[in-house]
Amino acid sequence: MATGRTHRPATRSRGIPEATVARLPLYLRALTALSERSVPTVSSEELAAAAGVNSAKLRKDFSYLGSYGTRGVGYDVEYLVYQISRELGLTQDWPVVIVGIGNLGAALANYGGFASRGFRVAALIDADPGMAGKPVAGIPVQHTDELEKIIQDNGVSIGVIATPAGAAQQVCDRLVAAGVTSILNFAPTVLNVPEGVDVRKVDLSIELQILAFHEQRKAGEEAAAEAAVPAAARKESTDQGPDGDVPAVMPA
Amino acid sequence: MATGRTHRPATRSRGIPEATVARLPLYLRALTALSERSVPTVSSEELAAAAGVNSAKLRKDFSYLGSYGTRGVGYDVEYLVYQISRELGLTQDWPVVIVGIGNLGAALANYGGFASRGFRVAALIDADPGMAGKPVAGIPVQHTDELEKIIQDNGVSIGVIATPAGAAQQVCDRLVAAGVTSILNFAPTVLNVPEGVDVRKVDLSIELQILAFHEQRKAGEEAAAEAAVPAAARKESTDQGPDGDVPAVMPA
DNA sequence: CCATCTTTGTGCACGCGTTCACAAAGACAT
DNA sequence: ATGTCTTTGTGAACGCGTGCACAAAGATGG
Ligand SMILES: NC(=O)c1ccc[n+]([C@@H]2O[C@H](COP(=O)([O-])OP(=O)(O)OC[C@H]3O[C@@H](n4cnc5c(N)ncnc54)[C@H](O)[C@@H]3O)[C@@H](O)[C@H]2O)c1
Ligand SMILES: NC(=O)c1ccc[n+]([C@@H]2O[C@H](COP(=O)([O-])OP(=O)(O)OC[C@H]3O[C@@H](n4cnc5c(N)ncnc54)[C@H](O)[C@@H]3O)[C@@H](O)[C@H]2O)c1
Repeated sequence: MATGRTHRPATRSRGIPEATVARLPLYLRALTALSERSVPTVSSEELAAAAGVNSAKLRKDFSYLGSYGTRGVGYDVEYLVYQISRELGLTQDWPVVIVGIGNLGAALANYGGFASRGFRVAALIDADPGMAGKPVAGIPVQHTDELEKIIQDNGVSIGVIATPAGAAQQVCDRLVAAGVTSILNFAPTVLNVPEGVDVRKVDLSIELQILAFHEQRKAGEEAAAEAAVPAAARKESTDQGPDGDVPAVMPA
Repeated sequence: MATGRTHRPATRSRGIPEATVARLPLYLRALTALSERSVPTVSSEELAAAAGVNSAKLRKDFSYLGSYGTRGVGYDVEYLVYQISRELGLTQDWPVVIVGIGNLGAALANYGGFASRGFRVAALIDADPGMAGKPVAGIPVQHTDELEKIIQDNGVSIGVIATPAGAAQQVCDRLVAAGVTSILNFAPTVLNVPEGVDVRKVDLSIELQILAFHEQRKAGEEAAAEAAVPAAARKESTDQGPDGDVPAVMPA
């Protein structure tokens, strides 16, 4: 980024810590499930278990929203669903465009999870002229030429990028220029955006690599600790112990 | 060197901080691009810009791997690609199974990014008997009944879950019981796993909700700051200013 | 109205991650 | 060799997030 001295303390997140914001959808999901089972109230302990977090953390998270619980009883499920929904901005409708209707884009378009919570697929956009007009998930694909018009006509502020990596930055620039201020990026690229635009990325490849790291570590420790009972002999190759600091040959 | 000291804190992640591990794939991707352009060396500043991070952070990250740079020059691209690949465990082959070959599962199976880095789709598994044998992305889908056998025969330790949420925990349990110790979960559910099993989740819905939160905040601040030039009048309903603390009516 | 019991809300301490800033290392020219 | 210039590697400070532990709040029963 290297923009000049923004002299404020980072992002200024309306008082609610970013880590908390990231967990609110998790709580909301658990609460919605309880709501559907007509459970009237829930304790921090129970809800925390359902959401897979620490109960103290959950209580602290909720404390940022206000004092919505009742001591000795717990939290009113319906009320909390409403409060979190409102806090997350889910009480309003968010039109979303998906750009790049290939394998992934089509899967996203077909995904039912969108409509369930305030999000509505306003348009599907692709650069392939052959796709124009073809319906995917009941919505006709539109050509990239109309991107700007679509954004403006529908008041779209959230865009999803599912194009190949090479096209992502260009698509991103156009989205931002047209008025989009939040982007969910599935392409494996770093997107450069002006200040005020939020980008979140979903990167399958990175997730797998992180898993591989831990997997390798587990295998290494296992081999180092118990030099017996090798459940199923695999991973051979170099295999030079857990701390492979042998510097090989530094190519100067 | 860093082998001694058994009174280490908590989980002991092989010395490399988790946050660093999560960035290594990012660096690797940038380095691979440089490598393909035959760039011999790169400075921390350049590489950091390409990866979208702070240069000091990048140097510190690399310092956990060892002293692979040359002062006054930078880092040798090829060497660093190798070192990071090795650290992430990408020098070996990781067979992966995908369970749940619906919209998303099929897209994942077709994704080329798997094979590019050590990951290989060993099998596609689905519960629908009608899909058994049908090829997706050139690989015949196999029935869930064979899950255990597939895992064992191929020595699979990484599994991807792309089933509906309701089936995810059950599938997870079977994968774990069969020997899988790393899971990438696309279903919107919290997975319970025994210790030693890593789970990472990719949750589109959560990402969108986080974006919506910030989007709403931006709209709120904008409306509060400049009470003029309302780009496109939307968001009506209650619309009670940025800090909606009006407690409505607490349903007791 | 009082006692007891449950559960929230939060003060506090601690550890992790980020960033600054700079000494040291080495390349390169003279 | 010696000096200059570039860039690394890291000490140190700081801020954020987490989790413990407990006082206060309020429900519930007698
Ligand atoms: N498929 C997956 O499971 C998966 C997983 C992780 C990441 N990704 C990433 O998601 C992206 C899409 O993956 P995919 O498998 O759907 O690829 P794909 O090739 O099937 O689809 C890409 C689509 O984008 C369109 N497109 C290309 N340039 C465009 C442009 N400038 N504007 C608009 N549309 C454009 C193409 O016409 C095509 O329909 C890729 O970047 C991929 O790396 C995919
Ligand atoms: N499609 C998306 O873009 C998207 C995005 C985010 C999350 N998700 C999540 O990913 C999951 C899959 O989404 P989808 O759109 O592909 O759904 P889908 O209904 O198209 O596919 C689900 C597949 O799983 C199979 N299945 C069901 N139970 C199974 C079991 N016990 N064992 C093995 N296979 C089983 C079904 O036969 C089906 O083929 C869902 O949980 C969804 O919420 C999807």
